[in-house]
Amino acid sequence: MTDTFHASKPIYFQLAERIQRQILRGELAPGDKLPSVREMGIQSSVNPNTVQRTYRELEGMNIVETKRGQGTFVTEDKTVLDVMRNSLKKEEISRFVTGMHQMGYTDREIESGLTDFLNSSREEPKQ
Amino acid sequence: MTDTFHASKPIYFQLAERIQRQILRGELAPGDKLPSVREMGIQSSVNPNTVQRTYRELEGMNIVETKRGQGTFVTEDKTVLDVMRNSLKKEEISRFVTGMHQMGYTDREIESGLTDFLNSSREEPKQ
Amino acid sequence: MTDTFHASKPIYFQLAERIQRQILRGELAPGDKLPSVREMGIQSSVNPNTVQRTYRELEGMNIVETKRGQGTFVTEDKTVLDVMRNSLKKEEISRFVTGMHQMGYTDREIESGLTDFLNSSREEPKQ
Amino acid sequence: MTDTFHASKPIYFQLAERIQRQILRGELAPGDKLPSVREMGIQSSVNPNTVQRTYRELEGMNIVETKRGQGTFVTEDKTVLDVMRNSLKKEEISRFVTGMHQMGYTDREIESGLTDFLNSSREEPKQ
DNA sequence: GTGGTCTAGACCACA
DNA sequence: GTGGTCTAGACCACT
Repeated sequence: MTDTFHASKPIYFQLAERIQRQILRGELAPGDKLPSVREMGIQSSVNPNTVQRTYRELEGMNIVETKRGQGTFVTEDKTVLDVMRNSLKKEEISRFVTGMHQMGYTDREIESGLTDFLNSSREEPKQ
Repeated sequence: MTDTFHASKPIYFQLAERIQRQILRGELAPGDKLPSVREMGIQSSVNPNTVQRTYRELEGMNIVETKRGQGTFVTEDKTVLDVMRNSLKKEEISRFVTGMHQMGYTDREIESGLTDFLNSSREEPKQ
Repeated sequence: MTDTFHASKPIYFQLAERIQRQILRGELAPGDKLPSVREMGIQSSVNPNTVQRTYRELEGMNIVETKRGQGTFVTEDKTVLDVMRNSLKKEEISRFVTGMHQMGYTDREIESGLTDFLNSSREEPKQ
Repeated sequence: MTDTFHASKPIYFQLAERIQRQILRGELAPGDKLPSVREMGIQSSVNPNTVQRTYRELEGMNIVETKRGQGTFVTEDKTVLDVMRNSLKKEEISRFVTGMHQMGYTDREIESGLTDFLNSSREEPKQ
């Protein structure tokens, strides 16, 4: 279990990111029920209110639908999931590029470095 | 200060990475003296023995040189620094790509995503 | 002071509606600072957390901007305010029509009744 | 049950309005017997004297008739009911328009808004 | 059971 | 001072 949180960003935000990743990886499929706020609270050792805040945020992004008295479910709207997939991709890339810039790498170095890496890993697919 | 360490990898390894980054960023220039093991131990709230181990690793990579009785210094050998620069780049890229793969992104998505990102950030460099 | 809340809808929601109305009426102009969450909490005899929830909702609608350490301010974006003006108008009309339907009035009765009322009040503008 | 009263207007008045609405909606048909003052007092958790006052007002408007020893009945006079229907309509409209004016909407906005709303709800009657 | 709201009170970051 | 987060615990509405 990866149930630790960084101190920098709010827990509800990190929890939301984590759930988005689970959906992208297919660990949570469209229509799946998320753990109840109380259960997730225990799993993540976080207050149920914080979990609820997370679910509310995800609902605001239309990534999740909540049905009163039933639970919270991953949306079945493929469009929304596609949008999420793309925005998360952009976020990750932005984070990566920012880090590389901080270490002094130029755009050209990053781009050629990535191309080289992908090519070489394609030639020797195993390890 | 970024003085926290992840639990996954050994501290000495993370410390070494951090110092390499400082060199890449220019915060530590070739010929600069590193803090003493004791001082670095305090700064990073880490055991001096761990710092010692870090310096030893860096010396093995020819990134730093230890002069008995004087301290530890960043190498002035540009070749070594260049090698380090490239191997660290590759490491970072590898880490990034692995993460993206875990989230289900394909090589093509990563490559085009990066290209798009760099292009768009070039058009609107600030804000 | 109209500081009472109905039991049917959540307080944070009613508070948000009230603030929107104040903006529409011009009691709160674009750029104006809202009372701090604590002060508003006292004014409305509501918990500061509830006020914050209200402000967060309003921010989500781009009706309000919050500046950390400074306060919460009515947006100066006229477009957003216009959108709000229109959506609130539609809401009010919907509420009115629903009520009239419940009392058995037909669309035609409502429409002609309104026209008649407006015409007669135009002829005798006072009282 | 909608058995709450606002603080602004007298309870007997609000009770009278509520009964008028019930008649308009057909929940109370011409000739129907109203609950006894005692019973209505319990139903609405209001003092029987207040109910008495309500019935007296309604009788003054010829909306109900009291038959000694039998009870209070909705009038069968269609004309009176029609008048009531119209005056209540006007009241509701007046209340609505006043509210809209307070929020800064012009007569034109109200009128066109209503027309638009009715048209759009006619096209998509459900949902 | 489920989620939703609200309170009270604590601690943090920003300015 | 400001808003933002988090917790603990209570009560509600829906099923």
